[in-house]
Amino acid sequence: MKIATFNINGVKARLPRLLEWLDEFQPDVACLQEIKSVDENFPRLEIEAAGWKVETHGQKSFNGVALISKHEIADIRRGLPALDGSEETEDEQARYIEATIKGVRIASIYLPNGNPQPGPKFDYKLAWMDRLIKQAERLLATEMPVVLAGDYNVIPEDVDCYSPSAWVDDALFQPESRAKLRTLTYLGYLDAIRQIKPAGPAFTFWDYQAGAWQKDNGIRIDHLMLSPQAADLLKDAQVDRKPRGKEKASDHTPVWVELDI
DNA sequence: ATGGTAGAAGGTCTA
Repeated sequence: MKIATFNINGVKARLPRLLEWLDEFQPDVACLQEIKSVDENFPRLEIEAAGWKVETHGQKSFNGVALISKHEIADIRRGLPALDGSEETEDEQARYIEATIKGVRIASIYLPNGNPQPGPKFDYKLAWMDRLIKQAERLLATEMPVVLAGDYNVIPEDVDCYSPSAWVDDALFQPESRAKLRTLTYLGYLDAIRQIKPAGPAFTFWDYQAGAWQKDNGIRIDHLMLSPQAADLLKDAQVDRKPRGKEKASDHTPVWVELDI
């Protein structure tokens, strides 16, 4: 079973690239971020016509996540619960969708960027991470295989960016952001790419500006975090750099895991 | 230090 995460940076602008990648890679599940579309305007019919099932959680202009699968998508949650597990503080920003596909609980996550920091956007990022951590704990208690996939907007280690000194003031690189990501690890979640490739760069994002792709000035911010039950099934995990090199590419490229299911 | 690019909009905002 192949599960991929792909920040597509606008589903309408990226539709030809998305359909092409789905057809070539044939994921069992694709977790999309930054669809930048309300649900009604998502190109659902075009994707369904290619044989896929689609579930979206969108908003106008910004953010937005989706799940695409060849299999049934069941028990869908849209949005993270509040810290206490209640639905009281429903997020006005569409950044989380979670569902069960072939017995695996899978979330597509678009974690807040948090820039500029310090400031209210950074505070929102950290508070959002606290809510994600609580939900990750709840999911562990189900003892299902869980895959938390998405654009975390966190650079885990210095090796995960081309130039640490260029990122020291950025929200993606702050010790607080990194510490909260490590909390998922302490809970028992496994960073799939680092399990398969313990050392060296594995960039997933290259800015459109300043020839970042051509110079390989990338960062690793798209992650698949596996619960112990999912980690036990891990066969492979890779960054697929090919889509980033195409015309009209997203600034992110897909990352995937293969589970023995 | 600044500005460089892209997407959704059809304003700027976000990244």
